[in-house]
Amino acid sequence: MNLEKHEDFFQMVFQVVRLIPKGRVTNYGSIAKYLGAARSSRMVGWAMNAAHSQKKKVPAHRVVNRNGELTGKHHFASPFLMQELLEKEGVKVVNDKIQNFDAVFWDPINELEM
DNA sequence: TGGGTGACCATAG
DNA sequence: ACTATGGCCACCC
Repeated sequence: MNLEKHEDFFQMVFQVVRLIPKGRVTNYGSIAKYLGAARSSRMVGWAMNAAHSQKKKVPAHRVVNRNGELTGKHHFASPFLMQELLEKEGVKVVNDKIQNFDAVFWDPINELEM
């Protein structure tokens, strides 16, 4: 079968992101690791770049980097949209960084059955 | 074939 | 807090 590998990967990433509870966040590396780490966390970010064009909405604002920084904010319709969406869910963001990151962090490896 | 880039990560200093 | 380095892997010249 000549399946488009990256499209499968995209869908897997999107599915995990959709499972992130409201008010919680995760990071790129954890998603990559949960999916088997065959592809690095860079590929997760690459997948997120295509998230906006999905028919089913993907809460991309709930995915940040390992430091809880909103490194992807410039890829949203507005650079402030990511922070606004997070704060609307009760996540505090100061200077592009999530506050109390440990408390809101959601790791698919721990929260989902494997 | 090879270099540059990227919504990343880990380690070192 | 910062930079530098190596790994990662797909994409685009």
